[in-house]
Amino acid sequence: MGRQPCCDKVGLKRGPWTIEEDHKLMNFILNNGIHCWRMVPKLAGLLRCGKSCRLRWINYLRPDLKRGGFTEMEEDQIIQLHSRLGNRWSKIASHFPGRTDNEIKNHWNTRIKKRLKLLGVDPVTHMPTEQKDHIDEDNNNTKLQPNVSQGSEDNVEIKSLESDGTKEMTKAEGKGEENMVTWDDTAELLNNFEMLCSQLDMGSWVSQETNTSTNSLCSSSVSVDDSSNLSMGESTYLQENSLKQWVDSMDSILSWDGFNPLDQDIFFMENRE
DNA sequence: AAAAAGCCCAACCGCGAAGGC
DNA sequence: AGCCTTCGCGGTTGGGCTTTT
Repeated sequence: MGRQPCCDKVGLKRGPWTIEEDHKLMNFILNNGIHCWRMVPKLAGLLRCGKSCRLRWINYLRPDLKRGGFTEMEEDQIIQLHSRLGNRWSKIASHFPGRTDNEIKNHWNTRIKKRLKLLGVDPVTHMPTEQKDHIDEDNNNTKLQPNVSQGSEDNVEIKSLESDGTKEMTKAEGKGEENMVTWDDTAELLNNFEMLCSQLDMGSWVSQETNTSTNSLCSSSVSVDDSSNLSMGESTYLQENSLKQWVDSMDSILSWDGFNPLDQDIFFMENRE
């Protein structure tokens, strides 16, 4: 017996979203906020499942989304983060205000992978292709794979916290030995990363980033120990700025005349503050 | 000009985690 | 403790668009 569908799909619409559907979803969320995705389509008058609504909001309608292609600097930073975090796209996306995990994932799969291959770097291990083969032979039985190493970031977080004397439990502690990463392993990761930097000539901007405390938009942290808090610190300035940009852009794209005010008395919904 | 191939990205699917009961 | 529901994540796919032949 298979898994139950996330919702009753009979009569639900699938495929690309229409402008009218976007209007409904946006209008609803902006007026009521998000409390339960499952209820959103019903209350917003959409023939979609909650999951689809969530995805549409996160990947396309969200006010703080940044549009446009990735800059080379962003690409380099993605490479860097990927070398540390592996395919944890949401973690990576948290370093890029206004970018979605889906966007970054797509960009990685369509562009960055090719770019790395052209440079002779394995996009999975972030090592030069030849060296990777060599190491594969040598360490065929080692537990740590140099790239993804699920939990490597978590372990790094532990180390940094311990240094503050405020050790915190993380998921990594419950994962057992198979995912444990030693300090040597972490050092190896950093070495690989430095090697990659030199290959991609990223050193200049990395040091620039490190030495520059301003430029909040691009300061999405390449350091190891502050990665988790960055999106929290994205500051009201960014939000207000992006919201304004979004409103401006949406004004040119959408006709707000078509919006109908939704009922304000949905009993369990809180009003926006 | 038309067909084929390649590229890109929005959207879907299925799984695991988290939380409530 | 175990079940159920919901959410979030990562992998994958489908189709539109662009480029090449």
